[in-house]
Amino acid sequence: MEPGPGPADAERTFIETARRAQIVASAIDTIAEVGYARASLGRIASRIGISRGLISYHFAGKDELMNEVISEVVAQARDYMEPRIFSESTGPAMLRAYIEANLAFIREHRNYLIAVVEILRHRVATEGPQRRRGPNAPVAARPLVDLLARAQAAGELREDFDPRTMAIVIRAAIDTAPPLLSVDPGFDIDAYAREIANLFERATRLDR
Amino acid sequence: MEPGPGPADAERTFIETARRAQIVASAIDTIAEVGYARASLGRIASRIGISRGLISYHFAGKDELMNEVISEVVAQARDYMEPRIFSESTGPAMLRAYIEANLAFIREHRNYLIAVVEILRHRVATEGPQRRRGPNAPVAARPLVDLLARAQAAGELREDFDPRTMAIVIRAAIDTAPPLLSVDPGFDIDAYAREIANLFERATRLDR
Amino acid sequence: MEPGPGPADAERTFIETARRAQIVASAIDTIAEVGYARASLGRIASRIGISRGLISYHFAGKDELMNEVISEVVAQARDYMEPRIFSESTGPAMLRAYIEANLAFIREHRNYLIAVVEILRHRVATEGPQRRRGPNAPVAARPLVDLLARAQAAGELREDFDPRTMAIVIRAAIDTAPPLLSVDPGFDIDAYAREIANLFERATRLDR
Amino acid sequence: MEPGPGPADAERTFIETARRAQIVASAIDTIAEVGYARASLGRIASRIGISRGLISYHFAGKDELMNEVISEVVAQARDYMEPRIFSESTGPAMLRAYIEANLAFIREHRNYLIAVVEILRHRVATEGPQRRRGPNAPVAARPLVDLLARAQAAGELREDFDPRTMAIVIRAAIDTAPPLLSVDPGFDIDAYAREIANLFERATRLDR
DNA sequence: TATGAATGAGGATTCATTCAT
DNA sequence: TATGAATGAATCCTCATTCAT
Repeated sequence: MEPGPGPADAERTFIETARRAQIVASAIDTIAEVGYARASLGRIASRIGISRGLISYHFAGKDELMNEVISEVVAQARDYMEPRIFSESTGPAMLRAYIEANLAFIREHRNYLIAVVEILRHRVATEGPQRRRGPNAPVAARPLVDLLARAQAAGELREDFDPRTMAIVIRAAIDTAPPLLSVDPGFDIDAYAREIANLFERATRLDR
Repeated sequence: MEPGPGPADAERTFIETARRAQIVASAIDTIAEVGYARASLGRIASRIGISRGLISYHFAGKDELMNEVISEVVAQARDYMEPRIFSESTGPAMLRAYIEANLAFIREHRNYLIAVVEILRHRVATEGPQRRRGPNAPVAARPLVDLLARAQAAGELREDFDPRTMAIVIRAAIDTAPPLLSVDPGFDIDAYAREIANLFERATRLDR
Repeated sequence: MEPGPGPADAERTFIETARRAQIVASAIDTIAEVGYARASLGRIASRIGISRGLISYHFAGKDELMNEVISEVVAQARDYMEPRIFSESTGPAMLRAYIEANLAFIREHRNYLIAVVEILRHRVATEGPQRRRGPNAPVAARPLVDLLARAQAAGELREDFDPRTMAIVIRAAIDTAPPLLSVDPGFDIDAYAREIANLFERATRLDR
Repeated sequence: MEPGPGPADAERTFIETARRAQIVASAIDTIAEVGYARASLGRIASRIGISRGLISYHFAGKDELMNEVISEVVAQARDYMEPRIFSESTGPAMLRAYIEANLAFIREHRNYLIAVVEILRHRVATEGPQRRRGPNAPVAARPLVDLLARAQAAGELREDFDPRTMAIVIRAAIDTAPPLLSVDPGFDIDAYAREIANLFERATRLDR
């Protein structure tokens, strides 16, 4: 009856935890491979040799599975990036670390970001224009906006740019990488990271 | 040019041309309104009060219709932007014109770009990693790469950035606008255009 | 796109009207034969040798099909019964006509009432306790309540019974017939009609 | 008595008996609350905090569980009603006691009858016209038929009605009460009992 | 040209049941 | 005794596509 959002992680069986993780992983790979539209529960299930029904047993529905995918990726991304970013002390260094950590994470977990972007796109598309939340700046950009604003306030960055806009563009530059990777597996993501770190450093640094 | 199995433009009757245009327009509005996933041929047809079958009559399939949508938008975008860009004479001015013309076009034809972005996303997702064409740098960025490279060669822009990468980031900044517009209808696209034009000017200009 | 409740009867094609009627008829027979629970669209379709999808083409969903079944039966029942009832002039005669016409209709269209009762039962069960409409006396009993009340007011029937309660019991006696028929095909419905007409006559007539 | 493949009552351990009773009780409440169609084993199990599997362990299948529900309710109903009926000595008094005891039992054990009626309806619907057992007169009406026939033979009731038919109608009047109660919780079941007791007294009593 | 009719595939979900522990 | 895990069937629905007229 009550699979899914009910019991917290702690209450879950070892097997259940493992299965959920396995299914989430399969969902990520499936989405990355064939796209959200073709990532049916059937395909996700058959990739790991289980029955369709078993996914329904562990997750309340496709939506919950996708939520779990996002949570998982977000959690891992945060764990990966926060130490790298906060080990820096100045604003410009943190900005560079933010960009490079994001792209390094993408390189190491290629499918993760592809999957999340796919899911979010599908959500935006599906929900239709109604029930749009709110004011502005996509949610993923929020921490970056803060980082930029703090650095401006500290006099470490130019003040004549809008941190929201800058954050949007930086995120756009980052989020465009997963599709580039899919299209061209030879794409040199580290070089790309360095290039855009330089680019945004130049665009935000104080005039000498 | 001349996609799909249908007759070439020249061979089309007036009525056929008109119908195709009408259907393409409906497809654009439908996709912009409900997203690609929900833009079924039925919905596209009923929006203009014709039968599902008529779309199949005029287009070999959904794919061809979508190709036509893209061609149409690309053609209009080119007609809109080229004069604005080529009326400028220097590289930096053309770059600014490129950015501002792109975003002005998006503002004036909001649905056009939303639709195209939706379609391309769906393609990227659907086609999977196979059957990918080119080496790298998304096709839409090609003219921009050339523009940047020529300006570098002319000594009008810094030479220590990669034109491909810069073009990718600029396109990402532009292409992120339509979704922002959908999410937040109050989004000030002109201000956004000026901001990112400044941003990329700073990132590319010669050091003084 | 818009099948179902959209166009009025008048706007329907000859073929569409015929198909809808055929599907409705199949639904009635299927429900009567295997019960609502097992009357899937697939079974309804295969009984008349069409595809599952064709039902979806003609009806917006299972619900609309079932509404149509009910409308159809109600309409036919009214057409059958009203003349028989209103050809009588006194209350007691109308009551007897009501009972006998109901049961005659059931006998002649055995499956009709079985199907409707099944559908309504399923609705009551499915909708759950919420969204219950209102005060009391099932909707089907309403005309009968009026008939009884008018006859009481006219001094044609005893006044010391509650017309609502009496109507409920009469309807219960009528509605129990279809299941009896299913269980025992030899059940003599005409005899049953006469018996209960006598029964309720005795229960409602003025004391001499 | 002793339905299903399980061990007979005598052979059951205390704990097994208790579990079975608990599950039966949960089934009754679940069916009454959400209707037969939505009363899945999962829902029945989760209501009392046990696993789906445990129901399967104690009952051979859903069918056996439902049989047990019916047996349980029938047994309780008999225990409740028989003393009340047989404390009367005349046929007419026993008939009134029968009606009033039935409805009092319904009032006091609202869910019991709702559940049974739901189950039987589902059976009638599901089993289809095949595998119907007896000749006629629903099984629940049997004792009532006997009661009426005996009273007729004793000269306590009119002889010109068919006891089978009368019993069917009386049961229909009683069995229609549970749904009325669900639909309208304010339904005055005692008043209803008195009304129909009067009604059937009038319909069956000797002419003076 | 244009329509309505029809198909069949694919997908999400619910559920009774089985089984190893 | 009891559980959680797993399966596979059944169902409703949406949709692109085909075809006769």
